[in-house]
Amino acid sequence: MGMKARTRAADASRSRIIRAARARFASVGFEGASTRQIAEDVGVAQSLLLYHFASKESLWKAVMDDLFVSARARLDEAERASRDATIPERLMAVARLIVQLAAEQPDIHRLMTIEGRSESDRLRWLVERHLRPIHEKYIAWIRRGQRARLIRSGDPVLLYYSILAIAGTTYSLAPEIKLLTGTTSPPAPAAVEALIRSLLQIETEAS
Amino acid sequence: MGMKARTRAADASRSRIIRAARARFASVGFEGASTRQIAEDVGVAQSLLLYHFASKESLWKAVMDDLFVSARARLDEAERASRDATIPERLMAVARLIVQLAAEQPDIHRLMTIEGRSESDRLRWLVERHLRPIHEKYIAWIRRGQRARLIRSGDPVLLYYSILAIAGTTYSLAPEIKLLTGTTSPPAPAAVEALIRSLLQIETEAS
DNA sequence: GTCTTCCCTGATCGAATGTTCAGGGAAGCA
DNA sequence: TGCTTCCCTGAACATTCGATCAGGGAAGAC
Repeated sequence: MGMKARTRAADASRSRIIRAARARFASVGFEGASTRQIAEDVGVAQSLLLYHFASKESLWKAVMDDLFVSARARLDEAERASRDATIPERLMAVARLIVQLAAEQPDIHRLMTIEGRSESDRLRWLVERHLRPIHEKYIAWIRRGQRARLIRSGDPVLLYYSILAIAGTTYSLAPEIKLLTGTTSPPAPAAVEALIRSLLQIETEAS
Repeated sequence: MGMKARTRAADASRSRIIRAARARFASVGFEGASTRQIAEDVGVAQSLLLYHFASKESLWKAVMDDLFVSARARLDEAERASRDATIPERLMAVARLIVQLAAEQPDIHRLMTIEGRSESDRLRWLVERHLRPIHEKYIAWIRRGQRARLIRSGDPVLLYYSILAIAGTTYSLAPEIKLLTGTTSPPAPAAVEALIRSLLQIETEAS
């Protein structure tokens, strides 16, 4: 238990730093976030960030790894749970989870849309390490659904990114929508899911 | 002509600075952009930015004003041109223009989604000065279309932001999509428009 | 011609940036 | 008990940040 007590304390620090860093990166971007702000949020010395992570960029990568490890686990689970359903319904199961993730942690979509807009080394890293394995799979699903004429036709990539856009924007722009409408509570995931169903022109099952 | 020659030179500098600033703000955000980078892009001294604009924040506001003045003019034009059409078709005319604007200047959507994610003074300024007049109008249009049962039911705000999300994300995440798929040319605006039509469940007119 | 106006530059300010480094200090092993 | 390991801190580094200020220098007014 002894050694574990030490490493456990270090791990706790690491994850608290990652959580604070995720929030900062998500709101002001990589360049705009400062390691001193993040350290202050956590309540530790700034030099501790560079003790646990070699550099600001390493910290950013750790944030992304942390994010996608849990996201992919839940995606895999959603896939397994819908193993016996039709392709469009499996896709909707995944879409439902994406909406749910976006609602729980709007930071995810914020981080992605911040990085995806300029062709940086960080974006290249992100695409190769995390995005490609996920995205290509579901784009293939859309293609299969289209061949079976169970999903609307059109560029599968466009359809896929539209799902991400609807799911994410709704929650990541919550501050803007709140200022605009005064609404404090964001839309229910079920409402967003229904929109995606319309978008893909997937018939609602009579169950 | 004399005095005009001077002011015209100054105006040219101003707009070149605004254009460069828009690109920087759009790619790395307000905090991440530096006035020195922007000045270097334009090829002028950094102090010139603060001569024309009182501060970095003033420059940002000038960028936003410049963006929305032209956008609103084109929106008004699209409204006038579709004056005699049904509400769903008028909405689609506006949506078509939004897609077109997003395709021509993906910076617009990038700037908006960068600012809309945290409740800052800049966001408050943006909402009151530019967003509210535009958005409230079209959200009211959606509501009218729903009452007439010509547009799918559901939270009008959610529907409106979904339109913006599909229109904008497609083009603002072009770098990411390019890295992922290798595709260099983004989707045609007509394809995006068709998606929005599916989303709103607006019947295609037989013409 | 002189004088004024105004677009623009270079130097400089204090503050903040990411990173490096030496050392403290408690926990675990001998 | 000593000794090592390792989480963590504070001070310092050069660089870059937004902002200020004095002045140059051409164009227009007179």
